[in-house]
Amino acid sequence: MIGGPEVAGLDVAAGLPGTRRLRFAPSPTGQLHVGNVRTALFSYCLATPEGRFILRIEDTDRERYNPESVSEYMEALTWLGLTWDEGPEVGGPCAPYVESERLPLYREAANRLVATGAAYPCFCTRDRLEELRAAQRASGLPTRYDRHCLHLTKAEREAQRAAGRPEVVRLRMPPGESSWNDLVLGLQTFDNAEMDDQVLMKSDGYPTYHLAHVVDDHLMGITHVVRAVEWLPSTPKHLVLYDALGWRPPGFAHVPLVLGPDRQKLSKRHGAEAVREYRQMGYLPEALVNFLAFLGWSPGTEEEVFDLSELRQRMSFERLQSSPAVFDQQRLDYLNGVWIRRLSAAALAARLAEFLPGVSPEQLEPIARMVQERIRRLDEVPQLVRFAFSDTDPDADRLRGQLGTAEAADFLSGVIPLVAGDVAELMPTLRLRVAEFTNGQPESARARVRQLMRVVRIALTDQEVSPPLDAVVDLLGSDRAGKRLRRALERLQAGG
RNA sequence: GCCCGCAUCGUCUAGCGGUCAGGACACCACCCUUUCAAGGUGGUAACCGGGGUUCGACUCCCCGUGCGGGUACCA
Repeated sequence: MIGGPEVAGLDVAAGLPGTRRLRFAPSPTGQLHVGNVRTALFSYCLATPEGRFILRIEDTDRERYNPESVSEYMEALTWLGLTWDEGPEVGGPCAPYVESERLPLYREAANRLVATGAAYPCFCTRDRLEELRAAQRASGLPTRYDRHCLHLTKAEREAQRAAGRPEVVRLRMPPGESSWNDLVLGLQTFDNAEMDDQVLMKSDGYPTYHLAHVVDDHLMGITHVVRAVEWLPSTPKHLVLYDALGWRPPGFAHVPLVLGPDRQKLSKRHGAEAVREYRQMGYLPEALVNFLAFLGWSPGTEEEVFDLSELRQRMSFERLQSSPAVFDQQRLDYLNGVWIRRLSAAALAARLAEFLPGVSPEQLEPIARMVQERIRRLDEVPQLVRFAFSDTDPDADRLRGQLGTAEAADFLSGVIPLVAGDVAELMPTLRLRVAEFTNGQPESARARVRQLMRVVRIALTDQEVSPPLDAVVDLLGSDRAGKRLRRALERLQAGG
């Protein structure tokens, strides 16, 4: 065990595996959002094949904590292929990887900070803080804590504690500037005077994000922090913490946000946002990964189809984009189609299983073959092959379409014997029959071919749109196909 | 209010002082075609505005504008 809390305490971080160590540290409050996934994906890829990708659960907000969401997150990440080298379930040298199980470490860090004067206890009530902010805002000042409790004497602190007043620990922002070279945005400089004295330990005994992630990133030997730009303004606080604790900060890469079509931060208002929903809509993890990777990254070449291992091979901080990206579902759809067509029929069949419950495995593969070229999402399939699993009985009007009833019946009667034969012969012979019915009408031949074929299609599937007819007959079997054609013929004859 | 970030076709992006500003999605047309797709060919479409710097700016600097983020005992 290296760096584990029981064994090592706060100052050991060396000797951990991996040339680079990056982490994804979600807060388990709901479902895994595609914006977060993009961040996780970048971290995973930027860890490179030689590095380590670590999953850490940031469950320090007990109000919003949702226990189910931890397994939800893990399931989603696994589905996407973003497997973690260290973290919950797999363990690792820095275990535990769940922050609520690491409380003594944060307490120790907080005590150390208070002891050196880098942080101080604060007993201000929420009401007082709110009034303070309202007043500051009213007079056009930045809203910051007024350090009311900074200079409390030891006796005054003890008096507050004796009175049972809730206590937090605040970081004392030192004067000066904080700057760092952001791996995405370049040189960043903030005036510390603009920063609030951030609460580090909450009155419920849990650390805030700020303390917990600095302590954990250090202890876990994180080399590069990849997070969304919304964290940019709090980076100076983190830098101050690293300095006060005598630790070397990691590199920071602030990645731009993922926006909805209206350029607002992507949310449920824009439709789906959870990975699970995309899965249910029939998106392949390969496509989602490929699509998300290009929201803020590009290889600099004209290649655009990448799998996860290629992305991990190719991604670099230098090529990360600094402007926000709009989530364009049409492009996702396109890429999903590309990935569907890249699958083998057997592989596609396996993916289809969850969309076609009750369909036997033997039937899945022919279905996969017939839909592969024509779908962009897996959830289109049930509709496309509905004809094979439910009875059809179109009436005469629907059957004949633009054709005369007698004509349609005549054509159909000649088709019936064809489906009893070899399916491979079906289309050539069908074309010959079509030719007999289009002689002498070269001008309208195209339209007539269309009409004639349509009669067969409707008879067989009762759908205007279906897979190719030979595939349809193949899936139906010649018995069922023949029955449907004969039934259709009866309808036409009765209707005429 | 205060602080900060960002800015190339509708969208994702290439570009890193001199390009006919390239590719992809979407869209349109045509071809292929039994429907729908897939595929092929072609087309429409962009450097937010104003100042500088420079022989020369999409590229560098400043201002404005727009969009976004932060401003919690949430992350």
